[in-house]
Amino acid sequence: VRSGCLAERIGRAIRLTPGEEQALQRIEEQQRSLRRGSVIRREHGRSADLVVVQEGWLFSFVLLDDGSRQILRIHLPGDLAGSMEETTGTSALAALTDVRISQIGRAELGRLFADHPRLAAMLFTIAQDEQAALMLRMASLGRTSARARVAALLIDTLDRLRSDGVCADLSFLFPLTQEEIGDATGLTAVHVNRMLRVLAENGMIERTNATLLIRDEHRLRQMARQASRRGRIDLGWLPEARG
Amino acid sequence: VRSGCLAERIGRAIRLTPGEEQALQRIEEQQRSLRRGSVIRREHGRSADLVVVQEGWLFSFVLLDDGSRQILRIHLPGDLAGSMEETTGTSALAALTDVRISQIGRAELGRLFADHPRLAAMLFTIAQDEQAALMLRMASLGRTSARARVAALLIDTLDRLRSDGVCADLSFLFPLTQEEIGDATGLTAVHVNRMLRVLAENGMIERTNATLLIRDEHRLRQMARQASRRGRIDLGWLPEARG
DNA sequence: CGATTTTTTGACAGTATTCAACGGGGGTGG
DNA sequence: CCACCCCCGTTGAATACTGTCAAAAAATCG
Repeated sequence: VRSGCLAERIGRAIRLTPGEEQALQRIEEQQRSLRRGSVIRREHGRSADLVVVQEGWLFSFVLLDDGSRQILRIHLPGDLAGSMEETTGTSALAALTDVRISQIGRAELGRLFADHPRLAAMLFTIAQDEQAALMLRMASLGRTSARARVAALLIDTLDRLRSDGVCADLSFLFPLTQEEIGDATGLTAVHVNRMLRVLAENGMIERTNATLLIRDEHRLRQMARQASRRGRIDLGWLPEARG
Repeated sequence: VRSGCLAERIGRAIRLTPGEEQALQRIEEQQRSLRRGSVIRREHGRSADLVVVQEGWLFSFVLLDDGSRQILRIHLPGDLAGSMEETTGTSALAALTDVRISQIGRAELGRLFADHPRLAAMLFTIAQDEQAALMLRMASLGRTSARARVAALLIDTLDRLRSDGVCADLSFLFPLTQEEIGDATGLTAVHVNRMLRVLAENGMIERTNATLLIRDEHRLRQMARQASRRGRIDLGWLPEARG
């Protein structure tokens, strides 16, 4: 039996006990497929707490009363998406591409906290990592120019694809429409188009359809003005494994 | 012995067992005082994981390479600040007023996850709630006008002060300088000044020194264009208390 | 009281949005 | 297989919004 993306990701960080491995397997075994554009709504409080992306890209977003949308985060395979949407009812998830996900129900989550404290602590850590990413994106939105925000989105995506070993070279499929890029960066689609053109004209990127080629990573990164995120995540505090 | 703000807050949500109460008390008993303007840095990975605000206001922020600052979140008494700063090394904390805090070290946190799964789940939930707030602020930064962002900051602060019962009426002390408001909303101090004037001229607020009076809460809230945050937090999934 | 920070205001520059129009590509139904 | 349509991308011009620079008044601190 193949292990799920979450088990794989946690397994990369710590050495799982057989009991832990089994618990994760049980959680991830039920998977669901969704087509691009599908929205995973919270149905008035009766749905899953956590979503694990197995394959494809998701994004979480908030709708404002005037209908405008803010994309909060793009979720790649192995990510814990919707880590809080369902407990607090703030945002929703939608599929950027065709996706395969597994959902962790509330009851299962409670059992995990009771039976496997170390896994619970790992989930806590992963959620914290997501939050850190959110914070960096917030700084990008609040304090950088349109060019920088678009560049930051591309660089961030590159880095995350890389860390999964999915993307060997500097060319990858980027399935966001310019409208979606705008919703992620807080810009209009029109202005996103202009900024992409600027990046292309300066030789930093090259675009053909949905494929993106990073031509000058260093300058693109410089333009992104990202606050640095030094160091590995500290896992020294995790409790002993049980079971 | 008086209980700390965190114990009080958790105790408001669930009925604590004596063991849990004692564990929280042990965590919060060591308190530290800081003067306005002090910065709590992570010292290359050797500091506390979590900070509980006991008294006064804090804020967490990110610095960009050009020196500009984005304030991510204002923390009021009872809040769990720095929930991830220290595990991921992204942001730092600073004191908006003179403050009293307690710090939860990594070892203590690990012990808590091992011994008190229900408290661990509560911390997880509180952190998720913080993240939800972050998401709403992100939508505010990305998708609303300068006026709306300033209004949203004020309304959010009002709501949070209220939920703690600190602020009976619509007038309260607001210790942020306009520069700090700007760093929180992604604006320049000059423009913050203009927006505050607009709000005051429209009869929504009144300012005298550091005291803020909300004159027309309804219209101010409307101007803030906040994405709604329906419903209470779901706690039905928490595991059994142990100890 | 003097020094420093914060607030306030005006004029101007720069950035992003809005509005409008057009071209291209992919999918659908005939 | 083709025509059509709709969505997406592209571009230009005008407008609105926010930032920058500079200077002075007010408040705060010691």
